[in-house]
Amino acid sequence: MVASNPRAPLSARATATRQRILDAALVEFAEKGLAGSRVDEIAARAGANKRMLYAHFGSKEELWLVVLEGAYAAKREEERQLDVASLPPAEAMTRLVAFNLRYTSRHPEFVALLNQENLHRAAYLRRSEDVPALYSPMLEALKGVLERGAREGVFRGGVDAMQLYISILGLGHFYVANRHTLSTIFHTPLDTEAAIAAREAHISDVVLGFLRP
Amino acid sequence: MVASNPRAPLSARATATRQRILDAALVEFAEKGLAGSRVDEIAARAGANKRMLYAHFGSKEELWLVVLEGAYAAKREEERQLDVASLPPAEAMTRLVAFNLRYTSRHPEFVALLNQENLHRAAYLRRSEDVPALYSPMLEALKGVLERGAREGVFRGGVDAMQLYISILGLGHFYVANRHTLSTIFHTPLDTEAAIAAREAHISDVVLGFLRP
DNA sequence: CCGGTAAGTAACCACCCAGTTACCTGGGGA
DNA sequence: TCCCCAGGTAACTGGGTGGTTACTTACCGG
Repeated sequence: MVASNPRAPLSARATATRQRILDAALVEFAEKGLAGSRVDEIAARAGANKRMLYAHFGSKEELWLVVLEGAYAAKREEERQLDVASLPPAEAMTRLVAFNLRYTSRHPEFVALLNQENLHRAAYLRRSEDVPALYSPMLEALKGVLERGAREGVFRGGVDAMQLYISILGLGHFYVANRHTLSTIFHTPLDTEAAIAAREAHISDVVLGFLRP
Repeated sequence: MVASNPRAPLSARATATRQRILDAALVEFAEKGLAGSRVDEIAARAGANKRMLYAHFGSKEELWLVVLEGAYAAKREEERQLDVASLPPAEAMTRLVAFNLRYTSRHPEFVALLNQENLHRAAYLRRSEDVPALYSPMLEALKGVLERGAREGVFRGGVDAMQLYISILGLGHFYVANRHTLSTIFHTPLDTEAAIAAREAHISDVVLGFLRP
């Protein structure tokens, strides 16, 4: 975590202005992407000014990286709350799947940020100093549930956890990321609660249906 | 289709320069997004010049829309080739699923374009005059296969075709769209042929496993 | 040979925008 | 009191950046 050590350079301190700039940048970046965002606009939204933005972050691109790392950290944090080890495997799996879709649809900014970063071929993320910290606790939880389910005979065995993890992410992420083009094509709103609940039910069906022994 | 009527305005004619500009724009837009792309760069890549670009397309944003429509059309065109009605349901389904992943991974520009357009909340697509043409023939094929499979007793019934269609798209699209961040996090290359084949096998497993009666 | 038109060249305009700088303010600690 | 420093204001710089225009070239059909 960022220390508030008064001897640390401003760029590493946790101050109110810094946080407001981060919040504003998250919104702006998610809406318009890195190239489409304007530094002046971010500063204005934050009720701050460019001078402080540059004092804290040094450049637009550094700010992007910090925002991106923060978005990952926020998701990891919520994932860590997910206590799934004590539930029966099928229920645990449903919870993992549902959590993922719900988090994703509650945080379309995260989706937008990820998409953008992939457009950049993860150039900024690769530069991050704590890439290992990006590794999700949810993948570990998933592995545990898969093993337990197979042992108890309620899931099929031999499932590749990483592939399934990517699938669970993708089933939710794609829906949220592409809701605008999809709903244009299908002439159906996709971000109502009813639509999201239907999607949740479907994704659960797919994953649990697949895992049947 | 675009006519080559010599009385039509330049902006609606199919000329060599126009096509080269479109090709160049596809590459540039996919690499850098709409805001990140430079009109001068597109013209240069096309071996053309800004003057002709503006004569044909009027603005950067109009060019974006034409490129996007073209990308959809190209995918629809290949989907139309997919003859799946004569195959047994399970095989037909495998083919639909595999086609989707393979097309997606052969055309990451399409993925990049879609992601960008969703960042813009489909603002350009909505303005398109032939949105209905975006509707995929693959969805119809999928419906047919689902019904046939259920009738023959090899698939479960009551499957929502649109949800499954979105899932099939998503299982491939997410993998391709996010391959850079995913491979950074997992320290594993994801765009080798072996990795793609593994993904294909997994997606097939998931979909067919889910569809078991 | 002539008129029409696709295509090219290069300069130009009016902003835009990341990043910098000089100077100011207000509060808290020694 | 005085210094330190987070934060603020506003102007400026320099390299873009979308879009336009005047002028030229080359080809093709009548």
